[in-house]
Amino acid sequence: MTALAFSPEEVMGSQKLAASVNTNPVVVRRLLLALRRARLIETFAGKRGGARLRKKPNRIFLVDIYDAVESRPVIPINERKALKECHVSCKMKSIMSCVAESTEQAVRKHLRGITLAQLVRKVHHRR
Amino acid sequence: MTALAFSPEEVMGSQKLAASVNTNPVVVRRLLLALRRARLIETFAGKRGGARLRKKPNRIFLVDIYDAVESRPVIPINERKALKECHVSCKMKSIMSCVAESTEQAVRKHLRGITLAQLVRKVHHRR
DNA sequence: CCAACTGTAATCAAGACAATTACATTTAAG
DNA sequence: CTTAAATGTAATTGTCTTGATTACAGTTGG
Repeated sequence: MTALAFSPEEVMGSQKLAASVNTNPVVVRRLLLALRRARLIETFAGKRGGARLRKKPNRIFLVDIYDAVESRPVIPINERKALKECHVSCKMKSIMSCVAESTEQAVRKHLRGITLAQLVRKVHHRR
Repeated sequence: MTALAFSPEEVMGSQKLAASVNTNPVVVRRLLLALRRARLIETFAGKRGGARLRKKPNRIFLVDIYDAVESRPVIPINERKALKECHVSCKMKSIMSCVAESTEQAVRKHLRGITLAQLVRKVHHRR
C-alpha cells in the first residue's frame, strides 16, 4: 500500500508489487482482492492492468488496511469446551472475550492515528 | 492465572490447571515456567507440588502476563530482503518496525489497565 | 490476434505449535 | 525409608496454518 501511495497515479501490477516485498504475485493478488473489497483500491484486468489507490494517501488510515487484511485477533480466545465442574473455567470464555475485544479496539484506535501519507513521508526522509 | 488468583493460598497442580483449560499438563507446565521466570508465580516440585501466585491479584496486571508468555508481536515485520532497485521497498522495514513497535506499546498500555483481581471479580458476577 | 495482465482454484511444502510420551528429579506422607 | 505424586524437560508426533507454486480461464490494450 505504501508503494501504491508513493505514486498514486500509477497502476501497478501484482508482479511489480510482489517483487518489492519479495513474494509471489498470487499472494499479492489475494491481498489486493481484500483491499478492493474494502474499497481502498481499484484493480484493472488485462494488459497494463494492476492496482491503484482509490483515495488520497492522507485519507487512508492503517486501521482501514488492518481491518481489510487482518482476520486473526490480537488475543485469540480458547475455543475448547470448559470444565463444567469448574466455576472459573466456565466463566473464562466470556471474560477473555471481553479482554480480547477491548484490546482489539486499542489496536484499532492506535492505527487510526497513522495515515499512508505519513508512511510515504517517511520514505522520503533521510534516516 | 485467573484460577490461581481465585484461591491465592492454594498450591495448584498442573494437572488441575490443565483440566480447567482442557489441555495437557505439560503444556501448562511450560507456561508456568515462563510465568515463574517473570516472578509472577512460584512453583513447588514433589508431592503436593504445583504453582501459586507470588503477588496479590490486584498487583498483577495483564501486561505482566502478556510480556511473560507472548513471544510473537502483534504486527510481525517482513524479514525478507528488500528489492535494492526499489526505494520504497528498502525503507519499509524500518518504517514498519516503527509501526509495529508503537502498536505493541498501545497493546501493553491497554493491558496495564487490567488486573487479575478484576478478572476474579468478574468470575463472581452474575452475567 | 496476441501479449500481458487479473481472478481464482488446487496443490504442495514448510513451519509453528499443541499433544503426547518418557523419564529423571524432588518431596510429602505414611 | 519407601512410595506415591508431583515438577522439569527433552523428544517425537500430528495437525493446522500459511505462503509458494502451478495452472488456467477471462480481460484488455496495442
